[in-house]
Amino acid sequence: MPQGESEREFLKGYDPRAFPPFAVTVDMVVLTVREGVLSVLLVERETHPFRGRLALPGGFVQKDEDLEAAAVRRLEQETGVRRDVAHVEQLGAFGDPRRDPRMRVVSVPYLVFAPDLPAPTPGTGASWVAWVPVRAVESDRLAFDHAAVLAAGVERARAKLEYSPLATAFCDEELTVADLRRVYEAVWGVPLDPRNFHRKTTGTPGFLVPVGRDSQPGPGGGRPAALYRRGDAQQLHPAMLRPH
Amino acid sequence: MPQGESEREFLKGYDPRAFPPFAVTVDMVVLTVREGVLSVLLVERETHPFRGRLALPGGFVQKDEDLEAAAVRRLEQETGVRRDVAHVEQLGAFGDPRRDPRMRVVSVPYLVFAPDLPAPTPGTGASWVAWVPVRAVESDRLAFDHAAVLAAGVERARAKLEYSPLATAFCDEELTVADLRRVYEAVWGVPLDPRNFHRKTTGTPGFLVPVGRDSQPGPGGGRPAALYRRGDAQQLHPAMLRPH
DNA sequence: CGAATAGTGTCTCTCAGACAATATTGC
DNA sequence: GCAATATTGTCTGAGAGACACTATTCG
Repeated sequence: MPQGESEREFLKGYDPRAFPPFAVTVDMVVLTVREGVLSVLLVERETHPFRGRLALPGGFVQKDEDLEAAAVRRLEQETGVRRDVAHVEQLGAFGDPRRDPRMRVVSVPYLVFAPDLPAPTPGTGASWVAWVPVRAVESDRLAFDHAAVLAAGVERARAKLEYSPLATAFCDEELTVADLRRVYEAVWGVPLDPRNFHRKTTGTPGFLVPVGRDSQPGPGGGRPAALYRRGDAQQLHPAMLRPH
Repeated sequence: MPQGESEREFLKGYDPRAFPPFAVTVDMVVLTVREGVLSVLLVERETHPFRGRLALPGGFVQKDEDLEAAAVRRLEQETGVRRDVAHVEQLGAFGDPRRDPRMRVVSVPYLVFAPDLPAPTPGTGASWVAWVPVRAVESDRLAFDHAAVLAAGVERARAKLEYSPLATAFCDEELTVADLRRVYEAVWGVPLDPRNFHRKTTGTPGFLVPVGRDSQPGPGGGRPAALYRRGDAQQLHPAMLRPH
């Protein structure tokens, strides 16, 4: 190929009209189950735009930073949730031209399943951070398009619990069948039969591995429950289907 | 709030270090089933980078253009596939810092299910466009990270066919049960029992609606098949599960 | 002992997979 | 008739939901 043509073609790639400038942010939908209630981590914005409004934690992706690395960095910095105790997956891309009043921004939200952790401490860019029950979130008051992002995250979480063993990501390393059942009940918002749930979860290969010890009974008594760890299955066969 | 503080906070939002410049592209994983083979639409790039290499069709998102609108525009311009005959859904975001040698680019790929259409005509930015059987794609030779994007699209398609009625998006408006079965067989890559398949698809509410007419038998004879249209179900109950 | 929670067993119904049998076409 | 395709029916086994019953703790 002649050098001139190659160079011309290459420069053609740099036509500034072809590369409208965008900013890229990551936002996190961090979900947990606290006291039987599905909750999401929200921050209060301390800068414009939407100063003082509740929002999902997040921020701008840096020049040479991988998207997921940016999400994990923000997660640890801004909320104190450590990556190794949580499940992190990409939720998609939100890029409506008017979603940020400053400029054109595409947000790549990440969905995080975290065990019940101590209240996080506010970090950079947020003056306040807390777990808020998902059902108590006032969607109209969230910054940007975060109501839609949150809704997508919750729906993804509900679907994921059917076909993947990720419900265990909401629990501590050692868990009981009842712990797991409370996760399903909180995320799906429906009561489940403890007996059928026990049979299904312990009967699905690779879901739960018995530790060989029992948990301490709660106050008021009750038989101690066997402790389990996560198995190595990536998919559940058979699946845990939502009642329809 | 005092004007000065508000303005300072607002300007703070414009700190150039906080907004590293990105370009955003959309790429399309356009799938169809031709002669019983799952195929993807590929173009030959006529500009740098990766000039002469095969790639997914796509391009830069314009300043005030919605992501999905950009994808649909490119789809129609570059490949001749019309939006109203296809299913379009977002596939995620790919943003590795080194995925484009020119600059930092985040790509938002869209997955498209199209019926078997006449060979498309090359459009802007491509000197060649064709349907390529997915199994014949040489992954190493695709531009950018399009091998990973294609793999994600194919896997998403396989999963979608289980729980959604979208297999019909690969067929014409009027279809037979055998048409639909050939879609499942091509996408999943496994043969299915025609008798059980017939019972399941016609028995799942909202999947197929009988038209009341029969199709013409193919060459070599055979009983004419009843014609159906898509039903209005959004999810399949019960699902069409892949053999495992 | 009674209340509470954990775990097992049993029954019924749906559905998936295997495959026999029948129906309707072209040749 | 014969090959090819469509459609219905029948059987078996897995699994889901309902729920009786047993097991083990606290008070």
